[in-house]
Amino acid sequence: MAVEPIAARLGTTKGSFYWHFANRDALVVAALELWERRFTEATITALAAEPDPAARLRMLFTQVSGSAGQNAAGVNLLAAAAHELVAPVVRRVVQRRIDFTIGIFEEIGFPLAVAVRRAMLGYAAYVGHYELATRLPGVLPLDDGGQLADYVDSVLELLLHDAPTRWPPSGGRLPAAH
Amino acid sequence: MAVEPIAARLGTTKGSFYWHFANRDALVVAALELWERRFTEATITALAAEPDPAARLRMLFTQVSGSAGQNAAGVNLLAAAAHELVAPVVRRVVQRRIDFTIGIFEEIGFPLAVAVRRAMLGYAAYVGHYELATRLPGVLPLDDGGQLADYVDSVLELLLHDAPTRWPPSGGRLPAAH
DNA sequence: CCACATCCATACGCTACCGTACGGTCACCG
DNA sequence: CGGTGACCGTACGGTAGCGTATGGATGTGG
Repeated sequence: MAVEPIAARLGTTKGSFYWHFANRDALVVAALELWERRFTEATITALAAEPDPAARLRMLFTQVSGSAGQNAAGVNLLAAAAHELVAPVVRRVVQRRIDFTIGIFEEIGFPLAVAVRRAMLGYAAYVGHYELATRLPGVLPLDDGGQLADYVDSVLELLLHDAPTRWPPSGGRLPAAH
Repeated sequence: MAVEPIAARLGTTKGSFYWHFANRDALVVAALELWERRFTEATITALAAEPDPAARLRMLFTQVSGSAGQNAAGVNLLAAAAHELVAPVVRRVVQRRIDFTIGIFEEIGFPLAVAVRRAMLGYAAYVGHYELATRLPGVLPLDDGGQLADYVDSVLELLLHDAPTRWPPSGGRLPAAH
């Protein structure tokens, strides 16, 4: 995000840019704020509607795996996490996503320690998949059609392996109230 | 990797640098070559000694999860995969690692399609974990002691779930020759 | 001792970028 | 119609970095 190239690309000049923004940092802050609202809160609030946690997890994965490789913003922001303006935002976003995912696994009925591990695996797999699909298109063995769907299915199956029955017929545990 | 800061850090000057390297690209190429030899071939050849594929997988994960967050090179190189000098190297390395991992799962006895999916999950999880541990130290819920080991164990358990018995007592399939 | 190779330091030009100064245009309002 | 504010363009200074030119220093073989 450099000022002069952006201005040139918009067919205008720096003089105009510095009328609208105090400096380059102000633009960065604005873009960061937009991104945080648009890509994290939007996704999470859209998913919060789904009552069944397993279905929510599936929605999350489907939604997210489909757009991997399209949107480089998340990956680039994570790569820029050392920047002092970027750091708090990505930290907040990632923290929130991990907590959200842990919550899903807890709600499914896994004990906390297990839920944490499954969520870590799921989120790390997401980040890695996203990263690889964006940076190195073609290396992941997902040539075409249904392979991605099969992959998502298999990941979900593993992540939900040995899930406790949600409303157990006899003497199981109830999902956490939280 | 900028020439002048490096020279300053070494207590010398640009003039000296340009005696040893034709230009900045030559340094980048040299560093890339060193990295490729040191961190990929070394790890893989060290692991190739282990005959049991499941043990090999465990070694790989233990070795790799321990050093996550220490060495930022891999993560930074992946982030720079758009650079024309970096691209072929990381592409080669990642391709090789994925193929290596697929080979392990095949050797364990999974059918190819399953092996590919498990390897993708494993490698994506590795990349994501590495990325998160490096860029955002502290967000992953791995406070201290044995949690990392427990996590690695749980990941391995899931990735090896329903693994065919390797030398089946009756009528199973043998591991692939390859 | 001298010629030569090796290695290093200073000084310079060049580009990309940030930020500022300042003047110009244009619409709207009294 | 004159003034005022919103918006934009040009010109400039400053910094970081790449690469080059050029002149030392220092050692080594003849």
